[in-house]
Amino acid sequence: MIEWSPTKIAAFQKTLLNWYDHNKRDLPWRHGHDPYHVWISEIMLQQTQVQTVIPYYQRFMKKFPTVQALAVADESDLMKAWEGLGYYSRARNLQKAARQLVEDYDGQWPTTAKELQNLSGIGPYTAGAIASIAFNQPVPAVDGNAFRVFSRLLEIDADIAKPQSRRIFEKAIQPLMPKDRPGDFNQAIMDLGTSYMSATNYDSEHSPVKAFNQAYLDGVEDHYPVKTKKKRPVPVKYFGLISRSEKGFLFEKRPSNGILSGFWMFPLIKADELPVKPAASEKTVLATLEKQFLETYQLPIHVKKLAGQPVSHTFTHQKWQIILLETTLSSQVDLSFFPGKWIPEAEFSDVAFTKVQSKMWARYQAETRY
DNA sequence: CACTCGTGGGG
DNA sequence: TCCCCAAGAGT
Repeated sequence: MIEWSPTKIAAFQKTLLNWYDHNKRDLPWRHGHDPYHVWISEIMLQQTQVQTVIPYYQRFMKKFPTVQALAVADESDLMKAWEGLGYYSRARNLQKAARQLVEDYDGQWPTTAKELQNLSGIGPYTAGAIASIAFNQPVPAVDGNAFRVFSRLLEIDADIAKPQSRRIFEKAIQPLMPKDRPGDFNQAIMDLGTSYMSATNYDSEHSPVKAFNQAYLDGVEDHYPVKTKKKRPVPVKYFGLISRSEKGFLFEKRPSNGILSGFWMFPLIKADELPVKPAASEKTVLATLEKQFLETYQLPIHVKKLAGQPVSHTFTHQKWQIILLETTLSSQVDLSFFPGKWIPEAEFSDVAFTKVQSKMWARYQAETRY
């Protein structure tokens, strides 16, 4: 890692902010510095591309225009607004924090990064972003862009995949923050990080800060940022149960913990958790599944495998392969032992579907021409 | 600290 | 197909 003189720091600030003033992206959340607007956009932008966020942000602001509106919203409306964005705990934490603001802070935003981190879903990055953009606090906002940009500018060798690297970057960036325009500085770094200094297809030759890019000047740019590789998703096999009756389709409410928690989905049975020998025939496996459903939920199902390949869906850490099973079940069956309910197809559009649920539904329609 | 938690896009 | 990446936070 290298260090800059005060003269060089001043020159960098001037160059960066001048470029930003003439080239900043016109984004919906950049029309003012309302902390609510900054907050919602920052949460949505976590691990999510700008282009994806824009329509969600606009719909969200129309539906939940204020902290108070968000605090009193129905959770189902909230999840519907978040449908398809992923990392759904972001939405739930958003409402938790809205209620914290109303109840614990009397509707008054805390203005320092330290205080902001007491709100659910606001971690070190988002706290820095809100504090600097909405409240003019001279603190860094270290996201993936900042990691990448400053690792190159200063040749910082710390592995950005390691949690401990954050403080190294924060300490390196803090002295570079302009006291008068910290929010613009942080946003300029983000714009730089998605353009001239992007992860792939970067163009340092034409970058406005190429004279400050030590890695570029030394011809070692492809070495930065240092980042250890992630593990690949683990394959997991499921059976997806699609049961139709006069009352609609049978849905199960997923557990309150874990992946896709709380969503209504076609019941999913993990194949590995069925009590069968690894070498069991498919016929045996399906018979066991029927037996389990009868014993556990008092539901007399008779499954029929749907044609076609399994429905495949990849998450960050899991790759699901779902074999769809069709059953017809009387709408009169007793569901008191089953954590689910019938949902009429006419109501599907009111229910938040996860991506994998949409895939199963689409496949069912295609295979059955239902 | 290592792991979990979604989805879409690009090479 | 597979991998990486994208304005991270909670546990």
